[in-house]
Amino acid sequence: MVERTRFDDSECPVGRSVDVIGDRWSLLIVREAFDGCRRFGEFQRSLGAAKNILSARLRALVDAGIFEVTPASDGSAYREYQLTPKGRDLFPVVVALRQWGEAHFFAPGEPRSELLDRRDGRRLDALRVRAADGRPLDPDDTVVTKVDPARAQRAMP
Amino acid sequence: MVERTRFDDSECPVGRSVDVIGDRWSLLIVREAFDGCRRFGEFQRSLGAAKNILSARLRALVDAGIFEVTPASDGSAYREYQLTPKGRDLFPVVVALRQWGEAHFFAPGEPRSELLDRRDGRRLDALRVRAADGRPLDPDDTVVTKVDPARAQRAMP
DNA sequence: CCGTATCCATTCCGATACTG
DNA sequence: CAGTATCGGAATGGATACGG
Repeated sequence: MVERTRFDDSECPVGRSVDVIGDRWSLLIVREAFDGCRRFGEFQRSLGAAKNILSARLRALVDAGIFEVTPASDGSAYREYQLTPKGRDLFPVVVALRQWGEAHFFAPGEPRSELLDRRDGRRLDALRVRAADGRPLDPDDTVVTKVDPARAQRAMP
Repeated sequence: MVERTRFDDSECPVGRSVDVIGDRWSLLIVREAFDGCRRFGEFQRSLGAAKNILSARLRALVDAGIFEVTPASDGSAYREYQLTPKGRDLFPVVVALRQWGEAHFFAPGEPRSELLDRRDGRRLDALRVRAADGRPLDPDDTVVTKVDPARAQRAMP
């Protein structure tokens, strides 16, 4: 029996993150939640996903602590799926993906959905990685610390 | 024949992004590249991935314009895989994932790899989503524009 | 050392039918 | 409406063998 590689014990935080949300649906579901989706049917309609896979993904996201199920809200006997603080902390991830997609997968005038500041209606500024003092950072300015090999159990991921 | 749902014509930039890098390996490969990996063997050793899958993923990433193959660099007859500008633009995505993972998958003292500012050795500040004027933004402050339904061909993703 | 090819297991995904 | 159950097909991932 060959088991799939897991990254949930990786010493790299990116690995542990990818282990949970590294698939085609999770981040789209989270995006819908940021956009106000709460009910199963809302997710299903707006995503166009099959019910079984939506069901499975939602369960996985709940297990991962990204969503929580609240018994009801309007009185109907059904559940609602609500982002936890951990799930809400995915906001920068989703925004970063959005901006990357905007920059590289759309022709200049091509219609697209956009993220606006609710308070003044302006488009979101480019998300920049910043150093502690606020300076913008790029990959060349950064270095990844390696964990003490004696304590690390496995390779990088 | 049942075909897998594609998001590459979605009107949402997040969908198009996920369509390309929404899997378990792509972003880890990109992360290694930010960390200096260039050669097939380097990726393979540090990721611990099987060669065939690394090969397939690298090819897909090259096809997507995220990596480019440069014929050589040190004289050996082999290729090197280098991030294109489009690939380098994934830096905020990787950093956002890293910070999310740090915040939610590590115990306080648990050893982990970290991203440091090469110039002064300080840890990276928290990545924040900012409005055009620099104010931090959170999900509650944002709203997603819907594309004109007449022009949109499909549902949200 | 750098990959590609093959083979197989597992997982993911989609359509549909079904229950409450 | 809100899911679960089942099924088949596709994609992914892993081990290994092989050629440049």
